[in-house]
Amino acid sequence: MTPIPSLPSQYDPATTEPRWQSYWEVHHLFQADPNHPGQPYCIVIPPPNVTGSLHMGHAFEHALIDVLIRYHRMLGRNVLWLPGTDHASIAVSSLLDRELKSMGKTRQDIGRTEYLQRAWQWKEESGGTIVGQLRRLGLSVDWTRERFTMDEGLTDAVREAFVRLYHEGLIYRGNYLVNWCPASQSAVSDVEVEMQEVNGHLWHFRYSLSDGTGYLVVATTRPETMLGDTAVAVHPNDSRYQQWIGKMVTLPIMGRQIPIIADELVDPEFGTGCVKITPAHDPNDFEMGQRHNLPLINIMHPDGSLNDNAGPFAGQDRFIARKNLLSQLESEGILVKTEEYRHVVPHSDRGKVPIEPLLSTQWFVKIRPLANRALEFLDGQQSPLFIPERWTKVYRDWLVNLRDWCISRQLWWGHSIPAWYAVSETNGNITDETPLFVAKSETIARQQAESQFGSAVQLEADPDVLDTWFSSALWPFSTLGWPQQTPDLIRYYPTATLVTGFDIIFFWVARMTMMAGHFTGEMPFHAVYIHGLVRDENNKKMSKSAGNGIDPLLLIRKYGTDALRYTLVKEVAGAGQDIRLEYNRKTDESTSVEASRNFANKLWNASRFVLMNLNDYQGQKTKGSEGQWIKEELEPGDRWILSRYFRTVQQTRDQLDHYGLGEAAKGLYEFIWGDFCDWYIELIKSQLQGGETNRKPIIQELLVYVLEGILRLFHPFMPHITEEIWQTLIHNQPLRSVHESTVSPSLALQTYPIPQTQWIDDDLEQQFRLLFGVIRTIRNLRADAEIKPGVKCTVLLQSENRMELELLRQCQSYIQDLGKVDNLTIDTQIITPNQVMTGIFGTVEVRLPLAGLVDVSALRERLTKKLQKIEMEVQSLEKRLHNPQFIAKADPDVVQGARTALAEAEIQATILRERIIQSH
RNA sequence: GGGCGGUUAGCUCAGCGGUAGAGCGCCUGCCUUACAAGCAGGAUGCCACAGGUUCAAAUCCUGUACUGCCCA
Repeated sequence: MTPIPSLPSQYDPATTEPRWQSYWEVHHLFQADPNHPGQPYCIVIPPPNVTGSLHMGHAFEHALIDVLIRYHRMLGRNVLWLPGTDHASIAVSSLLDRELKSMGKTRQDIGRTEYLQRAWQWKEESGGTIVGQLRRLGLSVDWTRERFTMDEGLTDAVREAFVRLYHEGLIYRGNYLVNWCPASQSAVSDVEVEMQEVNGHLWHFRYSLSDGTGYLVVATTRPETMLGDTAVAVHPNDSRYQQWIGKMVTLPIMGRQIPIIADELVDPEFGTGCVKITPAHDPNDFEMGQRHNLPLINIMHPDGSLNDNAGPFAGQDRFIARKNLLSQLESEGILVKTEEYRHVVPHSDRGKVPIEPLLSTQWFVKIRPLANRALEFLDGQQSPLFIPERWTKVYRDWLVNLRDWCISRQLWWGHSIPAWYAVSETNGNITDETPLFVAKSETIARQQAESQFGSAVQLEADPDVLDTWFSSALWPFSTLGWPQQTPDLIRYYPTATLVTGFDIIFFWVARMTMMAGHFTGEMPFHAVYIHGLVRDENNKKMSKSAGNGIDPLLLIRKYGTDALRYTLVKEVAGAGQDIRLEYNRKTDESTSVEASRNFANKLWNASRFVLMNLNDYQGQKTKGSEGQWIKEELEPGDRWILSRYFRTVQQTRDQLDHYGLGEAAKGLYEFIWGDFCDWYIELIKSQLQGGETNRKPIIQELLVYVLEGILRLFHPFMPHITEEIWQTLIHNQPLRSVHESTVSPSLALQTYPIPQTQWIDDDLEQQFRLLFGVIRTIRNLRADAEIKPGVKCTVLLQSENRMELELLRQCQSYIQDLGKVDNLTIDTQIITPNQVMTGIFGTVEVRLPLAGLVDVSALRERLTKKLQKIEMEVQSLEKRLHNPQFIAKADPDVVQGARTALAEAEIQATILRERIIQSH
């Protein structure tokens, strides 16, 4: 027999955790095998941005996923957790552009080739950072399957998807008004636009009628766009302007003649009820322009400066032009009024500058057919299933109101758009008229072009890249090998659950379901588990720009990965709710993470206790497989801990099956600390150490059994410490022979505990609540009597209830040990001296005869206070029971419960009154 | 403007029809050979407000206030 290893009294996560992390990875314990049996359970990681570093949101999300993954692996499912990163086109681009700018260069200066070299270099360095940080979380991911959105396979998937959608008419190229981000100088999609309320102005301009019969006044928040006005509009029913409709006005400065049109879209309440129309620079105006056949005059360059169509203001930045224009209009008397005005301005999500609606030729996904398909799955098969359910509505509303998705970006880092233009047909330029060929490679495109135009055709590749989210939309199946029918794709797709934040339902979830519905004919996951955001100690959303992020690695170093993960998971109880992480920025301390660290240490020490008491352990005493205890060999305390244990097993499984991760985490805390440590270990201590009974082997067996079960139950929540203890436990020889399955190399591959419901005993647990209450009452009296902890005392327990007495007699030794009682009497009637302290629990009267002097008045006060409380309870119960309505309508169990409670309260009151009198 | 959350002990949060709970903090006593990162005991709440439903409301309904988020 190997000697029991001695363990330090404080658990040290810093040395333990990395050891198991590398053990798991080196031995490929989490490498999935599609040929293995078991129902598949696959989760694809929401890929972190390759340039980023680990933040609390990642730690939170990954902790949740790892709980689900480890749980299902232990259930025997064929589990795959697939990791990876995404290329974050805009983020990397703006980073590189900034770097170049600091060197006084632009990306055009260094050229596409060198630019992409730098980008890849950045990806290698920074991508390594986040992947290394992920490893520090101890996630049970399959690192052999790590993917990157721009790796070869995923690039192929992107091209395949693009080409197919194009040929199916679901991707088109066209000249439309798009959201232009002047900072990144690229188009962005609708979801990348963020509305911000700003303090602005409403400027009123006088536009003169061309026939000289007067003028009208228009109001605008964006005066510079007037240079591109092609109409003035009023509401068709607006009585003020009926006579003007159809006339012409002269556009100031530009001198252009523009019509006055009537359109329902005009809000008569806004400004003067008369608005200027700039179809090339405003989405509403664009719509009206289409209806009324207005010309589109684009006055802006991509960088936000005005172009030649802006007349005298050409070349000026949009905000400088605004200022100059206003002063000119003022001097000419055209500006008639300036009001303070609070309004919303679209801003670029990334660039943080106002978005410019700009007329531009871009690529779009025709979204309606794709969205409709996803809606069919949602309405027909309730797929995917959202947890919590309320997010379904958010998801559906979004799909219903979707507009076409602009997918081209005027950037270099990303998937290039697989389109080639026959520029030789349009004088060497790419125009909206240039014939184009969409194909997976230039070779194929060339073949198509040559068959159409002959071998002299000159091709030029589309200069733009795709929205990063286009590749992310394919993630759940592209990472598994699509478009190839790989064994992984066949085995693991559709995936089980997607775990993600609500902020990303539009960006990602909906786009994945749309693409998956189209390309795979299935929803990419059965369920979407939506979690909240991690907020800082001031309830503010953590963000890089606000600088209020809390570095998870800092907390990991201080308290351990397990402690941080456990804190985050147990906080998630109200699923989908934001969680607030308590944190002191001055000391980098978090009392909530510290509490979890303390809990880990508690488990550590309970395990030490068990191990320290196994020195003469002979191995299995009770015969048969696990849980086959012989009832007669067990004492009530043993049966109680088994009941509590199996109930916990049942509840934990039940909660985990329904995404109740927080509840499961908290339930285990209560069982491990409250039941196992505080009560069971204390109950059996004297039997273990006294040596006068022959029960030691059974108790050892039970301790090992329950502890080993605890480690398996708790492993998904604190994987490192449980693995550490478990390995220590099983490397103790006799245990190896007991637990057949322990030949397995890791706790992570063990079976999750199975509840043995025959041991779950409601009555027994109820009885133990009474026992513990009595013990607490004794301790309470001892404290009041100021009896030193080392001193034993005499206790008399009196009750009229024979069942209760029987239990108390059976548990005499427990009461003596835990109440530190040397002289215990239990009976229906006990004659006692007057000098006694009294406490009540249930209908058990606890008396503690006084040896020395005690503050009698304080005692009397305490009893009186308690009596008052009980009398109030009696009153309220009587009131209820005297109400015929209550008797008639309430649930019979409730009525019976009230009667019992009243009887008990009356007994308590009687005893208390007696004692109060005696104490005089 | 529309929608969705939240408001419970000093702090962070559970509870969601039967008369209030946990952790941390606080107070008291203990280094009791698993653990002071601990043990034992204790104090602390008009459950935001106002109506309603019900025998019974922190819990269900309606409204109000404050607060956060999403969409326009």
